[in-house]
Amino acid sequence: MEDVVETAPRWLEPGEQACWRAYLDMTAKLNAQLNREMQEQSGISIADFSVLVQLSEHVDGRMRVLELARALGWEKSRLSHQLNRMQVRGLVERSNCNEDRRGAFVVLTEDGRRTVESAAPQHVESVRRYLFDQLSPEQVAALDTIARTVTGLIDAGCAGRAEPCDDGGGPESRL
Amino acid sequence: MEDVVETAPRWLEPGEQACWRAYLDMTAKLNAQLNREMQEQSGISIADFSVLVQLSEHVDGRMRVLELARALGWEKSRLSHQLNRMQVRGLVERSNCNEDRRGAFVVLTEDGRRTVESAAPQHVESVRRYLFDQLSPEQVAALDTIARTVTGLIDAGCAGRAEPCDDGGGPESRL
DNA sequence: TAAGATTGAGTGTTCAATCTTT
DNA sequence: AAAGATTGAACACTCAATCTTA
Repeated sequence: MEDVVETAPRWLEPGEQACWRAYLDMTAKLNAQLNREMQEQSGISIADFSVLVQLSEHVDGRMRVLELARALGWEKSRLSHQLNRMQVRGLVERSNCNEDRRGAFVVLTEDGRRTVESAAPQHVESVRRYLFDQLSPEQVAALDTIARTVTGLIDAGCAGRAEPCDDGGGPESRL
Repeated sequence: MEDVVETAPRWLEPGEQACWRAYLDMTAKLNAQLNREMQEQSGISIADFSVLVQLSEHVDGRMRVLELARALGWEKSRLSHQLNRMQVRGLVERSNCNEDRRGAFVVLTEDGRRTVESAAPQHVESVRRYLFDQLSPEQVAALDTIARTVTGLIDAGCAGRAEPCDDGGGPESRL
C-alpha cells in the first residue's frame, strides 16, 4: 500500500553528530556574546555595526541601498527596516539619487561615523579574544576553507530562489 | 593628558579578517538555508524542531521547563514564548507538576511526535548535504575542536552572566 | 513590465517586571 | 528571599504586497 519510498534515514555518524552540536553551540554563544559586548560598549547591535562598517568603507560614507544590501548579503526589506531604525537613532540618513530616481542613497551621519570608529577596535578585540587568540594558523586556515566550501555550495544552489539542486547525494561534489 | 589609554588598535591580520568574514557568511547562510528547508518540508522552524527533538528523546515526551531550557541552552523567557506558539499550533501541551507546584511540564502531543519524526530524517539530509558531505574527516575534527574551544571559553567567562552553560548533552540523540 | 525601494503583518528574541510556590 | 515560570514591551527578521520610476 505504502508506495512511499521510505529509505531508512542515514543518521549522522557519532563524530559528525558531536561536531554538529558543537557547531550550533558555538555559533549561538559566540553571536550572543559579541552582541552583548557590542551593546554594552557601544550601544549598538552587530547588525547596526555591519551597516556602519560598510558605509564607512565607502567614499563619503555614501552607498546605494541595493549595493549595501548586496555587500551585506541581506534581503532588501531587512535592510530597509534596519535603516529605518538607524535613521531614527541618527546613525544614518537617506538622500535621493538623481541619476536614477527609483533609487536612494544611505549616508553615514557624523554620529554614525563616530560610533563606528569607536566600536570597531573594541569589536576586533572581542573577536580576537574569543576566536583568533584561541586558534592556531592551521585552525584559522581550516575554518576559512570550511566556511568557503559551505557558503559556495549554498550560493550555487540558491540561484534565484530556494529549491536546492538535489544531486543524489553522491560522493561527486563540486569541489 | 594621556589619561586615556589610547592603544593603537590591533586590527586583524588579512588572513584572519578573510576567515572572519567567511565564517559570518557561512553561519548566516547555512542557518537561513536550513530554516527555509525545514519550513518548506515540515512546516516548522529550526527552533520548533529543537524543542521537539529534546522532548522526543525523553520518556513520555515529557520534560520540566527549566530542564528543557538548560538542554537547549536557551533563556527561560525565550522558551516560554516559544512554547506558547507551539502550544497554539498543537505541537506541545503543558501540565502541572505535582511535586513542585511552581514548576510545569511540557509534553509532546501526538501531532508533535509525528511532526518531529517526519522532519528529522529530512533535516539530517540537509545538514549532510550542506556540511558533512562536503568535509573530510580531518575538517570535521578541526571544526569540532574549534567549536569546543570557543564555546568553552565563553562558558567559562560567563560566570556572572546569562543563564546556564550546559553541555554533556544526551549521548544518544539524533541532533 | 521590471527594477529599486518601502511597508505591514506575522513570527522570533531579549530584557525587565511579575506572579506563585518554596 | 529565592526558584520556577510567565508576561509585556521593544526590537529584529521574513514574506508578500505595494509604490514609484525606468
